[in-house]
Amino acid sequence: MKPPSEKSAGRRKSRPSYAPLQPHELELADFFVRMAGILGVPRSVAEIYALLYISSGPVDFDQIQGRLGISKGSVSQGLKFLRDHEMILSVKEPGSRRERWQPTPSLAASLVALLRSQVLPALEQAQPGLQRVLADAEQRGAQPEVIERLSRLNRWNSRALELAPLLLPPPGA
Amino acid sequence: MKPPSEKSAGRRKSRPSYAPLQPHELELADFFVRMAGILGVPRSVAEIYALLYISSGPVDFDQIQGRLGISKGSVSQGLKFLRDHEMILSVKEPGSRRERWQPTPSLAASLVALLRSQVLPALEQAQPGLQRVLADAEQRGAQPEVIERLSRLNRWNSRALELAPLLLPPPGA
DNA sequence: ACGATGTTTCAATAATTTTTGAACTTAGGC
DNA sequence: GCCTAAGTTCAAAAATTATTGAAACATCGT
Repeated sequence: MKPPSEKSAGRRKSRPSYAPLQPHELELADFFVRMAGILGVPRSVAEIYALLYISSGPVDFDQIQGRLGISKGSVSQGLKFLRDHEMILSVKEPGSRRERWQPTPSLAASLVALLRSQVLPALEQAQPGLQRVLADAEQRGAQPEVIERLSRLNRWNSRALELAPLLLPPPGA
Repeated sequence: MKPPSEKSAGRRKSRPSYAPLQPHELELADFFVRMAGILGVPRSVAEIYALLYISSGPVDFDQIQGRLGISKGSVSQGLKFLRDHEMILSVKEPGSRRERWQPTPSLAASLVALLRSQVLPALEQAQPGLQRVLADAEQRGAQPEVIERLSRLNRWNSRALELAPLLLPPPGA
């Protein structure tokens, strides 16, 4: 069941032709693709994650490209995204320049981090604007109902900003 | 500051030319557009919601189209989306066929409903597949680490499905 | 039943996002 | 210090998603 000649240590000349995803792997990939879609994460990124997730050991660049049948560029960008969001870790073997990847231990933590990275910047940059909008409305004597809505929005925004650092400490903490 | 002739009851012949969004309204719209973007909700939908949110009273179709400067089609589809997700309510005046819209009282509830509608179907339809993937992995004697990951995923999925109806009762309950 | 108003539908177009691939950079081994 | 393997970058192509607008539909007042 193994591809011929797997034992030859380290050396690999003509590329080994990788098997496409098997049905059970596809099923998992579909799930991740779907979920990722909700947050606007591209298909290829979700697929890469799924492959690492269902693989027994760390997976290298060429394996990812080969098994998923996507371009180098996509693999590189996908890994960058996952790295940036701390969703994967690299394991470097001593005698090789090649990096091998595996998912970080906690998918939950990864998801929270991902959400954070999308929502937080929006909240932060909105803060002053929202306050201005509220002040504006008060000044011009808007309907109490509108004032109330805008106040609530401001309160939420503030609370969310206070809560955020607790939900998961920022990368350098 | 009002457009000429506003008092003539009900009748409206030549369309009244609506003012584009004012700076403070734009600021709020930007905020909603940003947040909506995270969930993949189109700009026009977020803008419509923002307009209703910052307006003192219910707003009608033509006002939305006029003030946002978008097409009838977009207004119709946007309102449909917001209606479907129970984010807005219509107020019908007795003597008019025209519908006028306002946001539902709780933005929080609206957001939860929106999330639900995106996440739940994915979880539901994934359920059997995930179980199959796990069974598959066990049967073929996959690494314990992989089995562990897949089990956790299954547990999550189940728990999420159990929790979902509590988070907000489905539309007809 | 008719005409006019208000809204929806949907195929075509426009805008945006994702993927590709070839050229470029970087890091080791020798 | 070169040479090659490993990975990155980015402009162009492909794929996807949102918007438009004209035609169809529905409903109300008469």
